[in-house]
This record gives sequence, structure tokens and C-alpha cells, in this order.
Amino acid sequence: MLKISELSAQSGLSAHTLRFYEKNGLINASSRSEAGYRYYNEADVRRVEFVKTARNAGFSLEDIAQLLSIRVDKQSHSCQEVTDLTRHKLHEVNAKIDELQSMQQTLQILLDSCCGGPEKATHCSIMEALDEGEIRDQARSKK
Amino acid sequence: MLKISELSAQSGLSAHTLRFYEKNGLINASSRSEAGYRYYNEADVRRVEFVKTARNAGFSLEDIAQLLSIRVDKQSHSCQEVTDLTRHKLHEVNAKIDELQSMQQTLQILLDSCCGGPEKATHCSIMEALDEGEIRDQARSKK
DNA sequence: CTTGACCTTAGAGTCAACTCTAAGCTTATA
DNA sequence: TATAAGCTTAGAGTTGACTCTAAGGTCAAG
Ligand SMILES: [Zn+2]
Ligand SMILES: [Zn+2]
Ligand SMILES: [Zn+2]
Ligand SMILES: [Zn+2]
Repeated sequence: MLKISELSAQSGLSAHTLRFYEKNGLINASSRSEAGYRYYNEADVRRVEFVKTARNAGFSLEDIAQLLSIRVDKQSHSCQEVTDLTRHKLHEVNAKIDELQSMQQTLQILLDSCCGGPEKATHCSIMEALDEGEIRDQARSKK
Repeated sequence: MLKISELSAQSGLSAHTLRFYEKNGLINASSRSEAGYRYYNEADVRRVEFVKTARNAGFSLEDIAQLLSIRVDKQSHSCQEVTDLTRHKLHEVNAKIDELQSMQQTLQILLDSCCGGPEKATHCSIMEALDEGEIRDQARSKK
């Protein structure tokens, strides 16, 4: 049985974060001391690790809540549900990458166009490009 | 002289956003009607377009505030200042791309490993992978 | 028995960039 | 003149994932 600070040290998640995850229904301590201190057993710890791993893979806390509800009753869920979640997340990640790569290109072009020296910015081609709006619009995600 | 709704239509930025930008010192209407309505002249409009272009390139509003302060007095600023800003932004964008590509890979591997069918998730290899934590940590940015 | 580290809670604050609301003027059209 | 559309302001709400605070109870070591 681990106290919250011990689980925190072991998992790398702060005690604050662990309590926050609990408040959001992701994890919980299956027992409490008389004084109300949280005590985590092995299953609790595994659940925390699952959350941590899923978070590292890029899933949002909401996604993780769904994955957890599958995890506790795998019988009632299908592989398809799991891949749907994963595929959806992958699409989001891909969209974000596209957006950022577009910015990357723009920024690189701007950077290449400018001398970067100590001269006055009166002739700066980056400022000119921004002034003239000659930059293709990025598809900025709205969410 | 444009009223805020006209500038909004022309720029594609909502009137709310234009007022928000003004509150944050990015833009402003150089004159007001007797009743207090904002009126934007050509220079105002160009400044708004500059903001819009810089935002499209990926700069934060804070970055843009700096770019604008250079823009109004190019004599007192150097190309280097401009490239520093741009390079810094590029680094941020690159870091974010790396992080997302790492997630992308992880998600793709997970997806490839799962049958995605209507079978019960008891044997799901995505769930297994998340359970076993066999996923390399992404370098998640903390900011 | 005291000190200090650790634990509890509800709830507030943070960040970025909006987005919206309420309450009340103003202006254009029918 | 009445109605609707448009403008003003200060200020609150949104999103996601924390992060921190205040006020107080608990526990082990010296
Ligand atoms: Zn130069
Ligand atoms: Zn330059
Ligand atoms: Zn399967
Ligand atoms: Zn599966």
C-alpha cells in the first residue's frame, strides 16, 4: 500500500495531479487510513500507470476515461471501439502536424529571406512580407 | 473610414476579436464618431492586416506585439531582432512537431497491432500495450 | 512535547486566444 | 415613429490539464 507521496515519487505524477485525476474519475485509492489518507494497492497503481501511458501516447483525459471504461469490462467492448478512439486521435494529431508544418515552412522561408544582421530593420524582408500579407493562410484549427 | 463591422467583414476577424486585440494593445481605431463608434483609417487597416498575417504565420499575440513595436520604428531596430523572434518561434514549432510525430508513431503502431474487429476487447493488443506501459515516453512540452 | 514533514478538502488561479453577455445608446430603414 | 440592426462598455465564461492556496488534521523522530 502506497501513500500518495510514494505513488507520486514512483509514478512521476505530482500528488496534486493524482488528486486531480481522482476528482475527474480516472483513478482512485481503494482504501483510506483512519485519518483519511489515501492508500493505493497494486491494482490502483496499475491503473495509474495505464493512465500515464495513455497520456504519453497523446490521449486526452476524456479519451482516457473511455479507455478505462473499456479496460474494466473488456468483455462488453470490442477491438473496434478501441481502434476508433485511436484512429480519431491519430487524425487529430495528423491535422495538428500539418498545421505546424505549414507554419514551419512559412517561418523558414521568412528566416531565409532576412539577413539577420545588425542593420536597421527599415529594409527587413520579414517585416515586408508580413506587411504585404504575402503569406499563405495556414489552416488553423479552431478547437 | 471603416466601421468595426466593415473591417470585420473585410478582414475576416470578428468585431469581438478586433476589440480584444485593441484591449491588448495590438491595434486601435485612430478616430471615433461622436457616439463613440470606432473608425478605422487605411493605416489602421494595414496594421490589422499585419497582425492577421503574423498570426497566420504562427506568431503568438505577444510575439506580434513585439513585431509591431519594431514596425512602428524600424530605425531603432535591427534585422537581428526580427530573426531572433522568428527563429525562436521556429524552434517552438519544431519542438511541437517532434512531440506530435512521436505520438503519431505510437498511435500508428498501436493501430497496426489491433484487429479493429467486432471481437471482445479481452485480447486487444492496444489495451495490452497501454497496460504494460511498453510505449516510449513522449517528450511532452510543459508550457 | 515539539517540530516539521505530510496529509486532507474545497475552491481559486493559470495559460492563450478568444467568445459571449448584459444593459444601454445610435442609426438606418419602412 | 417604430423596429431592427449595429455600436458601446466592463466583465464573465470557455477549453484542458493542471497548479496552487488556505486552513487545518496527522504522524514520526528527537
Ligand atoms: Zn537585413
Ligand atoms: Zn531582416
Ligand atoms: Zn482484436
Ligand atoms: Zn484490439
